[in-house]
Amino acid sequence: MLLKDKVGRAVDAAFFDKPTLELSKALLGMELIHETNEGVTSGIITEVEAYCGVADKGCHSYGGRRTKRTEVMFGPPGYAYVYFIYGMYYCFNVVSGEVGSPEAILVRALKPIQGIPLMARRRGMNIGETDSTRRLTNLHINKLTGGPGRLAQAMGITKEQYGWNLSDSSLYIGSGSHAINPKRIVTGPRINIDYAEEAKDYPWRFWV
DNA sequence: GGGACGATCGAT
DNA sequence: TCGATCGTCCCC
Repeated sequence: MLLKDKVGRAVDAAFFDKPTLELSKALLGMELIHETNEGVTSGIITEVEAYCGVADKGCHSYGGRRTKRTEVMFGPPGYAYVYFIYGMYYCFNVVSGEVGSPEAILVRALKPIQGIPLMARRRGMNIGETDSTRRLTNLHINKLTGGPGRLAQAMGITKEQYGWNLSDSSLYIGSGSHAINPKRIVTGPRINIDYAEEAKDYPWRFWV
């Protein structure tokens, strides 16, 4: 008998109440889950980038820029900031920072866990090569959910999910962590923010 | 109303 | 390395 309609249990809202660089590392190893009419997909977060608000020249809210797009970043942490980029892709972020501190964490890669055939279908990949009966190669994983645009597509995340509560909606962070050893976390500069001047070299990309 | 550009991806 | 493709934002 089902005790709840959720596939997994979501983290408590308090989970997101951490400094952004700390939350970035805490997200590694957590499961991102999306329950939709098409089915459930999920994956373990393996790569993120921190965007640290009004003083960060790489951040959409740099200088306090507050628009309809960035509005959710100004609210409480633990909500989805989804934006459209390059005319064809969506990027998914976890809002971080307390109210009035518009920070966010871009999720750049996942290790697929649930709903792999659905992910493959959304990505326009041949279902045969990602049959769950067969072991996923690193190449499959990369094509499915390696990169922010790819993982958003595989997870069925679009602007529709903008502003959703990641501890209380059908898009959420699972509480069952695949606990990453902190020693396995690597850091480096963020990708594709050459315009960000001195901030482009900050080591605010974290991956396993 | 117009134009420049982008936290990407995939093909070459 | 380059083209696709269009919402967002800033400027006029």
